[in-house]
Amino acid sequence: MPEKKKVFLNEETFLQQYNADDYVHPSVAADMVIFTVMDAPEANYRKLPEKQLCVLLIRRGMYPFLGQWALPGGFVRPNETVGNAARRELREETGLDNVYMEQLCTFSEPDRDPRTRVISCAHMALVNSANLQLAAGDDADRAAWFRCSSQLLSESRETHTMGCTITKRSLFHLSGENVQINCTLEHKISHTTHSVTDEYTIIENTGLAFDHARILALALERLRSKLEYTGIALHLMPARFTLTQLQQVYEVILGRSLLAAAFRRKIAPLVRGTDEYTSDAGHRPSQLFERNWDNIAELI
Amino acid sequence: MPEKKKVFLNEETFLQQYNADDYVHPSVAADMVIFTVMDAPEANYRKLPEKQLCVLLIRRGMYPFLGQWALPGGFVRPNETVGNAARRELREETGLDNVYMEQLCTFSEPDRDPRTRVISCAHMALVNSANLQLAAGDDADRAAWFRCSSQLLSESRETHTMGCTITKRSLFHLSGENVQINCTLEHKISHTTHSVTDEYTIIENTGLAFDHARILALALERLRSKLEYTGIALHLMPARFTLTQLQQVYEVILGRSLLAAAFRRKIAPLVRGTDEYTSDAGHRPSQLFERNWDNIAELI
DNA sequence: TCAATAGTGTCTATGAGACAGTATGCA
DNA sequence: TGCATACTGTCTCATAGACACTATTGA
Repeated sequence: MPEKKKVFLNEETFLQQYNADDYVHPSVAADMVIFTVMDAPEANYRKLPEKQLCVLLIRRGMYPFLGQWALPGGFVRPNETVGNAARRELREETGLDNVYMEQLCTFSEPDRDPRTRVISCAHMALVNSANLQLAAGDDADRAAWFRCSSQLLSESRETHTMGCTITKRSLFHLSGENVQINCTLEHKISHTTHSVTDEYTIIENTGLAFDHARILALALERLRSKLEYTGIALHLMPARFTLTQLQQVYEVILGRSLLAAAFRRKIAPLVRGTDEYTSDAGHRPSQLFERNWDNIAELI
Repeated sequence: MPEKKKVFLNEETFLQQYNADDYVHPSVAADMVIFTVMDAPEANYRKLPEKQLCVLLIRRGMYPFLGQWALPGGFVRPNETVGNAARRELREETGLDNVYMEQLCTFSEPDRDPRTRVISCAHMALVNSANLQLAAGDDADRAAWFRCSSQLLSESRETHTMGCTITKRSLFHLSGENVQINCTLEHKISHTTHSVTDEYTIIENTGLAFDHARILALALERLRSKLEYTGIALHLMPARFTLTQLQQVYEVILGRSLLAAAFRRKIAPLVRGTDEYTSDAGHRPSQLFERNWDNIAELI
């Protein structure tokens, strides 16, 4: 097999003379979708507190998108991976380390940031609300948990010659202390004989900076689909919990109610009963369970 | 909510004065794992040709890793997304456009490229071998299809206090015209009460450049898992195919044989029968099917 | 006592795995 | 004729959905 260009240098010399600036370099950032599930305050002493899925947002103190809300994120430093950068952001905002985190997707539309070209690698983290306290850092007064819900607005399907296009429109509602944010996204999946496209478009957006509505939509979709076939939800639970609490977490994320009997059967291998029970609840006490990591690890 | 730093400029002025070079910029590349399934030449006129899963590799003509084999890839240009860059590479190497492609993962270990810092966003593409012909471009004489197979060498599980670690070791074998490449990878999933790690380590590598063995391992894993719950395999098929051919594609990717009856039931909604049949086969003719995109799109 | 939740038993529908059995073209 | 593949019928088993039913606390 012939070489096209003759190589004159040895490897050491080549690497010394290599000039990275021959190429254009975008900025690279890591963004974090940090989810937790919190209890809503409940009036009736007998009723269980309602669960709410929450996402951490930071109010922007600079242009662009000044005053709008954004996902926590920042630029990747020379000696860290994008994952390290994401974990650093998480630690800075929540004081938490060692939580479940996974890479979602890399967003690279050339104009996604009006300042300059920024390629962002989005991550999702799940934290347990029990030991949650926003860090007293620089950004602390700008960070807030937003209650997060979504709703399918419409779904249409169009069959054309040798292909099919499915369009789904969803409304994402984020509710903070004094702020309400609504984003409508359109998700279009188009199949033809020789190509597949899968694109999200932001139709309406009342206050989420950059393309963060899209990132959030993707994170929520990933979280939902992983609920079904992994034990990912257990990362949102405290060390000990009741099966009803766990079921509530599933329900609030999936946006639909589940049947207790089937739910218990399904998650049985992922938990281990303890000899502790709840009390003072105004109704029958409930057994407390803990995670059974042995079987959760199986399902990553 | 108070602003920490007072903002002196308006947005327009801010954007004009913004200097992207305040931050360190890594290079960003897109790498492609291009899979296809080809027929092995078969001696016996009666037997069906065996299917082989193949991946496209490029022989490196430059340092580093001179002479070794690498995934097709290249740097992302100023006005394209990482997906655009990946598609451009695909077109340059195979002449193909409009094929199934998805983003896999972004690799960003600071030392993954000895030249300089390169963050790479890995993609996977599936092409149908029917209209395959390597492009006569610059790199054409260095591009080759490698038969790809993998084998689980060992799997161990260690339960420790409040956690569990699963370690899997797999051997990847790549077989080209005159080259054999073996890579042994270790995949370690570790769960503890407050963290999950999921890391691949290259244990042995006889000829794949950079961390491309890891990327390939991830791509193969993704392809396998998507076979189970999507119609992704249909992108590897020509316009018309028999159900046995489709089953062979599943079998060669999953690395195990399937029962025909169950397989046909499972994929029935994804295909549509035609009135064409194979002939001259030395055995009973087989009905030809085509894709039913309506139901495939459902399962993205 | 009763509101509210905790927890179980079981019927049914569905889908995958297993395997036997029938169908068919061509050297 | 028989090899090799094509294709179907049906039994079994595992699992999810549905729902009825019993159990238990504390104001």
